[in-house]
Amino acid sequence: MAEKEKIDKKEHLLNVAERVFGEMGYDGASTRLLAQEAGMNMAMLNYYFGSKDGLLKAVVERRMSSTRKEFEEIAHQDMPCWEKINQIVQLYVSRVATSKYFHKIIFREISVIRSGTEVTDFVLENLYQNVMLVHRVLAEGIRKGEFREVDIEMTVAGIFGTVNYLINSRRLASKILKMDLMDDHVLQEEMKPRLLAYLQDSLKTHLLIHETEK
Amino acid sequence: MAEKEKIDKKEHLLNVAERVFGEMGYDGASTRLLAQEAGMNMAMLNYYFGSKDGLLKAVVERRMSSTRKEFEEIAHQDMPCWEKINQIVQLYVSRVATSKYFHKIIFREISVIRSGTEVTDFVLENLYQNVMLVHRVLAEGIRKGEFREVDIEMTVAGIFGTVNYLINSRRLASKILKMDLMDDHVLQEEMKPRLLAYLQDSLKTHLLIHETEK
DNA sequence: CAAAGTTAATCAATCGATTGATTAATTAAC
DNA sequence: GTTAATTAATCAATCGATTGATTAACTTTG
Repeated sequence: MAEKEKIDKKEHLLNVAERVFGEMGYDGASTRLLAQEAGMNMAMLNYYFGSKDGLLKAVVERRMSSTRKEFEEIAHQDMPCWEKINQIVQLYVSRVATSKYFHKIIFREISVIRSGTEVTDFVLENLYQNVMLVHRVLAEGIRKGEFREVDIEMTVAGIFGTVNYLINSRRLASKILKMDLMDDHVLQEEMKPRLLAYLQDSLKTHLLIHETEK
Repeated sequence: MAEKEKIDKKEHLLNVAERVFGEMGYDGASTRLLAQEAGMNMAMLNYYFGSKDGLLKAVVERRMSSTRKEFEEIAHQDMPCWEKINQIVQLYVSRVATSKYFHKIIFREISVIRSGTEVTDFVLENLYQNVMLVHRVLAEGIRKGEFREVDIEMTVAGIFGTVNYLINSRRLASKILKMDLMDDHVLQEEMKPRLLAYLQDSLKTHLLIHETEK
């Protein structure tokens, strides 16, 4: 029973921290607020994770590793490259939509210089592996004559950048789409399919060789 | 003479603050560090701008207004929509490449919740106007039959998101492009033309109606 | 022109508040 | 009864901001 509760409480803190870090940023989220939002004494934070940075590290690590494996599974299957890209994009959009705060955190982690932490390196290395995976699929598609000879790095940036922009600037997106707020339901039921459709359409027209060019 | 020196010093602090805010984030940049980097007493910060938030506000405002006008000039000219989009993208990439820190700041401002400031609203309103400008050009192009019937909002997100991603995650980009560092020279001479070429190619294939569809 | 008066610019020192982290004491669990 | 979990209290350090004093530069006055 104690074991169960301990895990639940740690897990709960991780969930709360993911949201608060995502909303306020690392420096903006104080340990007191984190503990308060989680409904526990702030000493528990250090008891569980050693430090504030350790908490962020735990928040980041528990998600990154699992996602990596899913990406690799798709990339190593035997199917047309277009199908691979399609599935990767689908998985990525799905992951981002269901854990928006997490993706805010990791994007901020690679765009802001925080001094004296190892979290950034971990994030950077993992993102790099993910990006290179897409990179290789694109290169393979071009080599096989399935894709046009596009700028691979820019195409990758186009995919990740578009998704990232929509998720990380929800307030701007809400304004544009004339919604007073964008809750999780709208994100899942409206934004996600539209984003997916756009990416597929955009990539299809950009990557695939048109009839006129044949 | 005194007037000249005063302006230069304020301007100098604005420049330094833009870099430091961009590198470390608002909460990550302390007033002491800001003053130290600018080589002046930290009381000067409050003397000039009232508060730390006032400094950020000044940093943001001096750039946003001017860019807005340039965007509008292009949009209101009499030319094909494709040419408008082309010029807007060109201007935007150029602006971002020459003031990378500033764009880090405003993107963070709309993605992080900072309590009790008015800077966010200012940024949000200005970005909204810029986005709607592109929005209207795209809508016009579709109405005139110049463009395919794409998802306008997503297309806009694709443009701004791609540029934003490349600039705000330079460390990841460096890793992908196998550069140990990405200095301003590389950014200007390599990244910028590649990004521009990609966006034009991507938008062309996505927006313009292909021969096969006619 | 020179002395007195006035303003803006700059500084070191310090304010109260908050930060992340730690302690020692207490409670709960098995 | 021993270990693990939890708490309130407290730590030094740093935060943004303000103070009163000092300097420099310009204006006014005689």
